[in-house]
Amino acid sequence: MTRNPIPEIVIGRLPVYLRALTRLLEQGRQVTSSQELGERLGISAAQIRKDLSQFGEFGKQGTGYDIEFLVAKIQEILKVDRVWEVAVVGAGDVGHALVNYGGFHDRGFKIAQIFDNDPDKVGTSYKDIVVMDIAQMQEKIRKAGIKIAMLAVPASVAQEVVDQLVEAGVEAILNYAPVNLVVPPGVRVQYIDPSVHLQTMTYFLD
Amino acid sequence: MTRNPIPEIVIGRLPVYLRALTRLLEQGRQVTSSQELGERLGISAAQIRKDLSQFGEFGKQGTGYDIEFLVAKIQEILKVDRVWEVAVVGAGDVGHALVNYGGFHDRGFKIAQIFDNDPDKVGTSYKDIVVMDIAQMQEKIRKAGIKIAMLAVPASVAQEVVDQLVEAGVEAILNYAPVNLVVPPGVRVQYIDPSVHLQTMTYFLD
DNA sequence: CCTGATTTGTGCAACAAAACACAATCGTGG
DNA sequence: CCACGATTGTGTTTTGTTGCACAAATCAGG
Ligand SMILES: NC(=O)c1ccc[n+]([C@@H]2O[C@H](COP(=O)([O-])OP(=O)(O)OC[C@H]3O[C@@H](n4cnc5c(N)ncnc54)[C@H](O)[C@@H]3O)[C@@H](O)[C@H]2O)c1
Ligand SMILES: NC(=O)c1ccc[n+]([C@@H]2O[C@H](COP(=O)([O-])OP(=O)(O)OC[C@H]3O[C@@H](n4cnc5c(N)ncnc54)[C@H](O)[C@@H]3O)[C@@H](O)[C@H]2O)c1
Repeated sequence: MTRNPIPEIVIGRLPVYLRALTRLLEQGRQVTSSQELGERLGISAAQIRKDLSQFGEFGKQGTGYDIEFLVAKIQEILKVDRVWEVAVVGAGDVGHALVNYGGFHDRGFKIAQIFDNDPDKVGTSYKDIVVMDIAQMQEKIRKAGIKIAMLAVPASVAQEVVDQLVEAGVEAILNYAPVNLVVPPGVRVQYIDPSVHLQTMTYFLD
Repeated sequence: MTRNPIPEIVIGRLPVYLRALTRLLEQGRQVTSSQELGERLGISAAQIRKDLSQFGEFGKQGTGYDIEFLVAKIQEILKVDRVWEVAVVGAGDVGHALVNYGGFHDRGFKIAQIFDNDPDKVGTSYKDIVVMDIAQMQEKIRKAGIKIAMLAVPASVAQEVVDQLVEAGVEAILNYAPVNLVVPPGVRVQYIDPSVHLQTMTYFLD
């Protein structure tokens, strides 16, 4: 069975499954079913089964899924069965919160570098990582072979920083700045903008 | 033409259109077309037109859309033609970044209250907002009639805090904790989890 | 006032995703 | 070792979303 092009919407649900499964593991559970998982996530059991079946047969009829095994499989599919080094650009409030955040380690990521253009910030340490000058960014990222960046600079400079990141070989960008970015094909961008999320919900309020 | 149930996926794109249009306005532009907007956002022009047509006729054939007018219309549709008071729970790194963030004001939101359970934090000021004790949360939220909350507490206590928020009348929650929340019908939750976003992208890396 | 270049709004066709429903399989307990 | 309840994986149906293509409208220039 060769890998068909899997719909991106399916890929997007896998990390959510993974997060829920990890939580079940923490609660000491060993086995779960598509039904139980679906109830917790507000997703139909059939959908979960179909999503997983795109990648193989991971369950046992009559029993369900061995959680530890399924976690390992999804990690493998998502390529987070390794640790990716990540660069953070912008050592402001958001950059600080990200570097300080302990939740990346067991989910496949390690913040390896952080950059800023403010001379007052360059050289200071955030956790155990020293803030480096943006002028060195391309060289450092290229040298370390970093493919993933989180962008936490003001919106006004986001596009220019992105252009540099792409040139340095970055292929995945998580953008906190409230602007749409233009990137060449082959580079992926995801957006985190709390205002966008909130505005999606206000529509449904009275 | 009475309001039909508009697909949620359409609602979710409106804030993105709004953000791009606002940016065009800042750049001094007065008029745009579905084609231009689509190119900037990586969305087909037809889709943008169809999305907007769900709510009325906002454009002029041969000309395009008056940006200021369209912005006002979308703000109205999303109900962000007013300012919503928002409560933040958890005065840690994320809570701090949110309170400090200047980007909510012109997008329909104002952080009005912040709560924590750490006695060292209660009473201190973040920007011009005093951190209040979680014990007072329900009363304060109810009294202010707040309907929207941002949740920035550890995952382990997120569900219990959410239960309290819901009981206090909150109907929209933006959750930063990496857990799926269970809420009664009528309450909306959106999730921000950088690991989930990153894991969606690693699938496509080599 | 006519012509041509644009661009909207939308009916319809094509495509995609989700739900349904059930045979196949598994484990358990008698 | 058989029968039953549980649960998967999947072919089929249903539902939802996107793209296409064009009439209708608008504007500018001659
Ligand atoms: N704070 C939040 O909760 C929040 C929420 C949503 C979005 N955002 C967005 O995230 C981004 C960062 O927000 P923040 O609150 O951390 O802002 P901040 O001002 O605290 O930090 C921005 C940092 O970027 C640095 N910087 C500026 N120009 C740079 C450049 N050219 N190269 C490298 N570094 C540069 C600044 O020196 C500063 O340290 C902004 O785009 C903001 O709109 C923030
Ligand atoms: N920092 C990040 O970049 C980041 C990224 C993604 C997700 N998160 C998540 O966001 C949440 C907050 O992260 P953080 O970095 O700000 O953590 P943090 O530890 O800095 O802050 C958490 C705050 O919540 C408070 N708190 C704990 N229990 C509480 C309770 N029962 N009621 C009220 N307040 C309580 C703590 O006193 C603390 O001030 C966590 O769930 C974290 O996993 C953080």
